[in-house]
Amino acid sequence: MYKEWLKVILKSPLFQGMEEEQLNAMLECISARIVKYSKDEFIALAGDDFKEIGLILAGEAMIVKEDAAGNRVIISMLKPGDLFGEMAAFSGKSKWPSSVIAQQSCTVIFISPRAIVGQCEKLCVSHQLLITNMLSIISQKALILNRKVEYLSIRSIRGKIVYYLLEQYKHKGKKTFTLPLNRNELADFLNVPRPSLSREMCRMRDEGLIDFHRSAVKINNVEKLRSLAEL
Amino acid sequence: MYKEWLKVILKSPLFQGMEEEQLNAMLECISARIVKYSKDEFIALAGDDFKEIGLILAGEAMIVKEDAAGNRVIISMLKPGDLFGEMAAFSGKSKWPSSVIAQQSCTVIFISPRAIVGQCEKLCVSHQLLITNMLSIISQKALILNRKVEYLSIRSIRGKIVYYLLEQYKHKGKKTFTLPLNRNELADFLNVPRPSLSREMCRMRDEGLIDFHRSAVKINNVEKLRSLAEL
DNA sequence: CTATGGATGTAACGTTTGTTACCGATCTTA
DNA sequence: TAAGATCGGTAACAAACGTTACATCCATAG
Repeated sequence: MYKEWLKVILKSPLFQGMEEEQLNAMLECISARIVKYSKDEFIALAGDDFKEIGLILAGEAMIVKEDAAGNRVIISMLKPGDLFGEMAAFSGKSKWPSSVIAQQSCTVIFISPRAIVGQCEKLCVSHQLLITNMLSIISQKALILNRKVEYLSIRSIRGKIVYYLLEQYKHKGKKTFTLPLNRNELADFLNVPRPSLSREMCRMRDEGLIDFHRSAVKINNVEKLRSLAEL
Repeated sequence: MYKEWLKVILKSPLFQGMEEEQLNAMLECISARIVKYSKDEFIALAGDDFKEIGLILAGEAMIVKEDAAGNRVIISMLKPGDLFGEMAAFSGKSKWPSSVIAQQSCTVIFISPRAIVGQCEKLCVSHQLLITNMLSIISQKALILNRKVEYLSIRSIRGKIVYYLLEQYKHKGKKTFTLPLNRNELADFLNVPRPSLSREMCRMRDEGLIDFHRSAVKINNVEKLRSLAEL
């Protein structure tokens, strides 16, 4: 039953590093459910009882949130190997916080959180791996969110740009470097309109703080930039 | 060595639910380090090698980040029972992402991440508890950050207010309720200046969307509010 | 009851930002 | 190389916002 999916499952971040045979044994041991969904079907419905973590085996799905205002907002897209529900699983939530909807016909395997933290005499090594993987996945999500919060908390556009450029400078170690994002992506990341971003960057260029051409940037005065970031 | 601290440790979210004796055995087994610091001493220095998770036993400390701009920003305060370094521990970071500084003389116990995920034949039950606690702590942090990102991503003040009020409405189930935050706190939470928040709330009152007096709020028209949140 | 201090509302002003529309530069593909 | 697509810069205007300073409300102690 699980055989045909083992390869996909092993590529997912949660099961990465496991032996094929152990995985198979484990799935049988916890009798993981494999379910097929057709396009537009609800894989999980926000508010329903939460029981198992899901892993996409085939097809595409999207995590959709009904926000406080009643709008349907796409949180993210899921591809084969992607997990969903892992945060709800361990934070003590008993209901799905968001809905998951199949975009195409979709195959999903459901795994009980207890299968990850639970006891299973024969599989101690695998368990340890699973637990480490799970902790790593959630920690990384938290760190990404943390970085996002840092950027979103800066109120001025200039402040965001300065912060971003200094981060890049710190990372690359040179005053001249290439931005990994184009203007549109950078504007999205900083959560500002692209023309406003362009305008502010040009002002900074006019003031002699930086030079740039497209994605190539040069910081003229690191100290001055730093003093701006204090605002 | 650990005896005098067991009570404190057991109250921390990580060790909550453990038996005193098991905890003691475990601490001895992993030979957890207890270290004392005097005021203003660095407990951890950003950039240094990361090895162990810390838990404050006595005193107060602060997590401080040297941001990209070189400023020292207080991320949060730590009291007895509080953990630090738990996100770095499992996300694969090998360096401290922030510094931790003692605010008063401080006692700290350091615990290796391997003590939590690692094997220890005699302590399987405790391990399972520790792991569940750890997953729960990190998941909850991630969820809190997630909520923060949702709010920070809303660009207009009105949008934030609407979102917040609808969330409260959904939570309380009544159109009339009391806000759990005062204006200052709400303004901080929404990351806007307090007068701007007040102004916008008053405009909404003038437009008949809501009524309020201090922390007592009444939503006059849920549908209209929802339609505003779509912007 | 009245004085005090903290919390909240209000007003005015200048600045920053969002919006839209358009232009030119650069890249891509036939 | 020409056509079209994509990307980035620019401008002008209105709207939203930050800032400051002050008035008003309310709780509480004296």
